[in-house]
Amino acid sequence: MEKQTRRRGRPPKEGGGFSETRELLLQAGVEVLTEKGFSSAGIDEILRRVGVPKGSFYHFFGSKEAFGTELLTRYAAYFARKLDRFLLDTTMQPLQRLQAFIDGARNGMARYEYKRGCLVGNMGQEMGALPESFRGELREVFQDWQDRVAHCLGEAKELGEIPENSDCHQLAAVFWIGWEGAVLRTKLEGAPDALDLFTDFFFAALRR
Amino acid sequence: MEKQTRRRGRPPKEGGGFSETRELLLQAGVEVLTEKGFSSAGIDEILRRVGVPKGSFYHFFGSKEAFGTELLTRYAAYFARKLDRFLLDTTMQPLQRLQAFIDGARNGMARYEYKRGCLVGNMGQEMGALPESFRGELREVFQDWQDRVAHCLGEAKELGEIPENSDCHQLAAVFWIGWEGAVLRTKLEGAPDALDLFTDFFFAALRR
DNA sequence: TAATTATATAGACCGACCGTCTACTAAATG
DNA sequence: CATTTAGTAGACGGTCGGTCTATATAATTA
Repeated sequence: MEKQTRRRGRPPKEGGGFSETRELLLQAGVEVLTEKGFSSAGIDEILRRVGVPKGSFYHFFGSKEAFGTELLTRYAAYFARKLDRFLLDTTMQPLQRLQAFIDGARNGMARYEYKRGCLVGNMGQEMGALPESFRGELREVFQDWQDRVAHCLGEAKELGEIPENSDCHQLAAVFWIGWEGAVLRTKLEGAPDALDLFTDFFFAALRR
Repeated sequence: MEKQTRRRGRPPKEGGGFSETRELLLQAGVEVLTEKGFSSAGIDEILRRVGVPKGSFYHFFGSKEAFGTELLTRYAAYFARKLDRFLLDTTMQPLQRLQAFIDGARNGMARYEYKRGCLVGNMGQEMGALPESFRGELREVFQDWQDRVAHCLGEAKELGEIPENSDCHQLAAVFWIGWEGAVLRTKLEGAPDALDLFTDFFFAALRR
């Protein structure tokens, strides 16, 4: 697909410290890992996809584990930005914002025929086979995403969209618990029914 | 741990068609697979656990895939029986029965320090790396478990425990979607908070 | 501008492990 | 006692993650 006419030797210093190859590896990495998880994904497959030799991989990343860590960090940050883009959009009502984020994510899954899931969910389920170092980061990512949703639910409460006595942090936790379950089922079914079922249930329960 | 003084050659015909070794392999298999999933689990690890050589494994099972299929079938049946034991126990109210099943499953996870998850959930998330043959069976298992819960919710409706207009099948679907998400998080956290959070939310929403 | 250093590609190689397969052993069968 | 059946033992080839050396070219510096 890509050119394999990669030039050898030190590259010219175009722009800031930014490597084309490194970027391609990370991009292919997230594709493969969201589909198959960390353990099942092979470095070689990623390399073949972008036509890069092994030497380059281990030039840029110290190990598969380090590669995974960076992938996870970027993925988490990418979704944090995406969450903010929706959840802080004051042109909509708070619950509308959350629904808009969900719709976006749903479309994202559809775009890849429901083959790709959530990197964080995948790695979470894999913890039994993963370096223990991932556990802390995975938990932090969920906590971060959860806080952003909780904040949005807080605004919903202020505006009377949800009951006064709602515990926004608990609700946000439940959202992500169910969301990951729904992504799992969606991947299995190859259709977004689980996503819709869960979100409808969640919103109905939210509004009491 | 186990004796490795396995006798070679054809074994004496004790009891009915039932092999000790085969049973040990299946038992160890479910342990390893609920922890690490199918792809990450190695035959060798399972063999070492029970002190059985590779030849025996491939005597009893045609392939790793066939082994996985049998494991899945047994696991599904085991939980179907467990569900029935609780959900058909007419000495309790329907929703109480479901709660009792949940408590039992929660204790089951605690018994192994929340390291072992659900075989069906694990394999579902792994589909991207699994033989396509598993997909159908996994979906059927969820459907089966879902039907049993739906039936119980139907009785809850008849007895007025949940609103008249509840869609029991949808609710049962949501239950399993969220349940698998909660198991995932519980494994990650090493604590049952997610399990409790989700089930509390689910029951509260059920009762409207 | 010649020598040196920094950056990156290329891929052979090694040890570990996976799943398959053949050889072997011993009881059952007739 | 010859053959079949049931199960054990482990060698084998392939793949994977990770390392290592060789090579190429830009940047830097003397």
